[in-house]
Amino acid sequence: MTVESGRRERKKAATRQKIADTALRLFLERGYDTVGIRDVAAEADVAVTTLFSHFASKEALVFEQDTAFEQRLTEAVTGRAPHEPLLPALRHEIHALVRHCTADGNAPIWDMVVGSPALREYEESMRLRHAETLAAAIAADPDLGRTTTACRTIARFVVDAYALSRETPDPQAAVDEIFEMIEAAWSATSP
Amino acid sequence: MTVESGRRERKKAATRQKIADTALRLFLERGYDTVGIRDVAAEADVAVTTLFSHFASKEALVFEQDTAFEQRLTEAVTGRAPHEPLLPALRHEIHALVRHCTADGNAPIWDMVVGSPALREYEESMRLRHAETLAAAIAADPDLGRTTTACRTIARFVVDAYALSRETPDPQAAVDEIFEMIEAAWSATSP
DNA sequence: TCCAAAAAGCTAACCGTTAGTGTTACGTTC
DNA sequence: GAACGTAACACTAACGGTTAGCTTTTTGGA
Repeated sequence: MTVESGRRERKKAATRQKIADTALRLFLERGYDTVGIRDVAAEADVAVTTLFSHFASKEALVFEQDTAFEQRLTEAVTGRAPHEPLLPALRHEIHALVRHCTADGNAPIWDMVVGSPALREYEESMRLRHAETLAAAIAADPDLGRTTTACRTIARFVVDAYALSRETPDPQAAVDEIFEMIEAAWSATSP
Repeated sequence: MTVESGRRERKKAATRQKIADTALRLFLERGYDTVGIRDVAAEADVAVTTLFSHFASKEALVFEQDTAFEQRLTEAVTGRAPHEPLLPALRHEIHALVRHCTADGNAPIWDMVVGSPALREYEESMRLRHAETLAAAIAADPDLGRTTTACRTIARFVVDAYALSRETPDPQAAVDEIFEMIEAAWSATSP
């Protein structure tokens, strides 16, 4: 059975991190399209197959926080106080996520994503996955009592809010504007 | 200048159609992933480069109606009677599109799309393009007087309705349920 | 110390896609 | 109607992401 006593896991995590760091550095230095998988592997001093055993695709190298992002969304739903309403909690979380993405330090990464069709497409389908897990979290809350369709719809609207607001000149204001619409949509489904 | 008096255009269109037909037939017969681009080109008796001069990618072979779909959405907005409200027109159009996609004859194609991650991803980003053109059409209507963000948001919600409802057991009912939510969201933005 | 399994490596290929370079068929113009 | 420009198509060869198959190294536990 074994508890995987540490070293192995740590080494694996270190390899993964080294690959991700190297990739991001090279992408930012020379451009996403210019840098090949073989370049990243060579610079990180691993085999190409090793790289692909840690990351499912070239695009996945850029979106390392994927699962962290997903968790934050679901925890905003599952981790709220009893009887705390759903949408303000989600609005607060989306505000935080948008702030994080538009922070000065992350601007170059975001520019890179916008500049590459492959990365944009990848992020789009990432968001749909997130919407589905968010929908599951909402549907699991017994206090809400909405239909499956309503839950999935609201979840999509919420990730739409994230995507759309980031593209506006004033992202924080856009989050609020869109959430006014989402609140109305949610109210229209109250049982 | 030139009116491209016919034969050349007809031959080009015929080639394009032959490629599309061959591709769809092979995909349905043997499976999308199993059939390679070289197979399609050989069976349609054209060079691989010719195939790619007619279609931008392998996935595009499946979504031939792409632009037709886009036009129907925008025409639902621009072609409505004066003072006819926006959302009922859109709801009607989405109903028609969903009915078309879930028709018996098209079921195998839809199954193929659902079964292939590449095709799903392609369709997702197609929908985002459609949402953007729909948003532009909505924003261009002087009677509505909404913000850019509100227009883009509603456009996304509408294409979401299309995508979500197709996955439910009763698509037509789902369209109505989701549009109740969208109507509420839209009303919340009235100036 | 030795074993089983995980992790990493290497080679070679597959497949979608594109660049480079002709060649043919068509429409226009003189 | 002959010559010219160009759009459509073909052919070869490659590039880049990705995977399969197999070997080697590392690691944890017996």
